[in-house]
Amino acid sequence: MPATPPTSPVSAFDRPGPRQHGVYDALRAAVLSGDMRPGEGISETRVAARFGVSRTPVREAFRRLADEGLLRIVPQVGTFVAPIQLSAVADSQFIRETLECRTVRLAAERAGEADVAALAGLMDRQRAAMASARHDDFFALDEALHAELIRIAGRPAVWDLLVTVKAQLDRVRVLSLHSEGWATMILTQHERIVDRVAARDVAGAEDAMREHLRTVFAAVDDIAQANSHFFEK
Amino acid sequence: MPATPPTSPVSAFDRPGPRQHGVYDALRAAVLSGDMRPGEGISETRVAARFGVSRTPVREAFRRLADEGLLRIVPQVGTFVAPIQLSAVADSQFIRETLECRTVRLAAERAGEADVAALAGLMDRQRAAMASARHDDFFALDEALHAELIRIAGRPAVWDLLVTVKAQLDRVRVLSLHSEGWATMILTQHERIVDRVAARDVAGAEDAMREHLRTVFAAVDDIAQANSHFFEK
DNA sequence: CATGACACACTAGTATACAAGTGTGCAAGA
DNA sequence: TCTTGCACACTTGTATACTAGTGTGTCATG
Repeated sequence: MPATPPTSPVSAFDRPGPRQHGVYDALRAAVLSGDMRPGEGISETRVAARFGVSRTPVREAFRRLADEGLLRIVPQVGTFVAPIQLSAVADSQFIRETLECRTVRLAAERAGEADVAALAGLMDRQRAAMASARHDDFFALDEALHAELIRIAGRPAVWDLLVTVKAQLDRVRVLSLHSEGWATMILTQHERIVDRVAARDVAGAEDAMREHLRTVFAAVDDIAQANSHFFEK
Repeated sequence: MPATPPTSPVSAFDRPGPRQHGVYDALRAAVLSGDMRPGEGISETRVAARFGVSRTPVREAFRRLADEGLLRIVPQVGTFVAPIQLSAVADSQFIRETLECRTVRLAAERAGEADVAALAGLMDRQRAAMASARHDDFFALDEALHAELIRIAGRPAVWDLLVTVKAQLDRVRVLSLHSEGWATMILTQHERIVDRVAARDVAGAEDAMREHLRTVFAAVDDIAQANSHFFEK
């Protein structure tokens, strides 16, 4: 169980403001967004100079990112943005699907009035974000919905784990072209999930969640074909 | 997805042997075995002197262990062996049960003749270990059986993840008194799991696994009562 | 022109030095 | 005796210096 999720709410209260966190967050975002491409080499020295800090905090950020499978450190040679391994993406999908399908069942069992209202609020905001084409907001609200469902299930630690596990999936997602129809489909699937949870339909909620997650995953092979130079194996 | 499995098989002397790995392995074993007790303070300087290395590799080991929830680093104050949090133990149990119940279903679906033979071999060795009261061997074979089932399911990465997630559970287990009857019960449950997998009984295998995992977990509250000073919350 | 040897720049791993902050214990005063 | 305040030792965080090893580009040679 990772004690420090990549985005830790508690870390803001940490005594000073550890410089390493800023470096870690920036590099992680750069890798996940594709700003830094798979295979690209980075060096502790250059990153340190760029952030105006010494090698030490950069090094700690590198190690954490390597542990998450986002960087590959080759001793005495260099550090590189890890290629996207299809096997790792499939493993991420498997773990996410397994955990979220179970937690959404629990959410359907446990959801109270306030929980259903919170879900409805998130859906309203999603519709608004899509209507005004704020894709970043829509993405953030997508994450928030999944996190909220897991919170309702009473297992917030599962989301903390998934944030790390999902990283490999997220790397693929940013490569996909977000067509208008795609966002509409995601929204519809979210609506169905929330609808089944609100109806306390345990089996229906699980089915809706599985279909949703698999739809997203189904595009992986196509994306890998179109971006084969970023992938390995 | 952790790229580096927490317990490297024989990382003692491979190549110029990164010193941090040795420190990490030793400290992790000390925390999980209870040699270092929850709440106990350790310092980078002392550990560095003890291992004959500088603070740098020790510091990296500390950070990884803190990420796993085994150490708690308080800036400018000190580093302490993390107390055992019942909530974290319950989360570990939940995640393990969710993932292993699904993988054992897959194992029952996919197991071939060679796989069944491998499982039978592990069971023979477990019976032998119990007969001669080699508890350490029995423990290692317990781990090996679960890992093998996940391998048969075709998801070895899931085991890599569970090795980390399980840590909080393992800390509790070493506190329990291993009575003779207990080992027998574990063995019987293992036999039932393997039997159901060999029979390709998907639902039966899942039931057997769930019962097995919950039996182990059922003792947690009693253990927490008897060792309340090691626990938090 | 092709090829091979070698110097060099660059990498991460490790050691050490310095900075900022915390808790404790002792001493001084009431 | 009790309280208060301060000095000090010790902690982790950060910066810098040094080590060992690798890849590459260049220059000399056939």
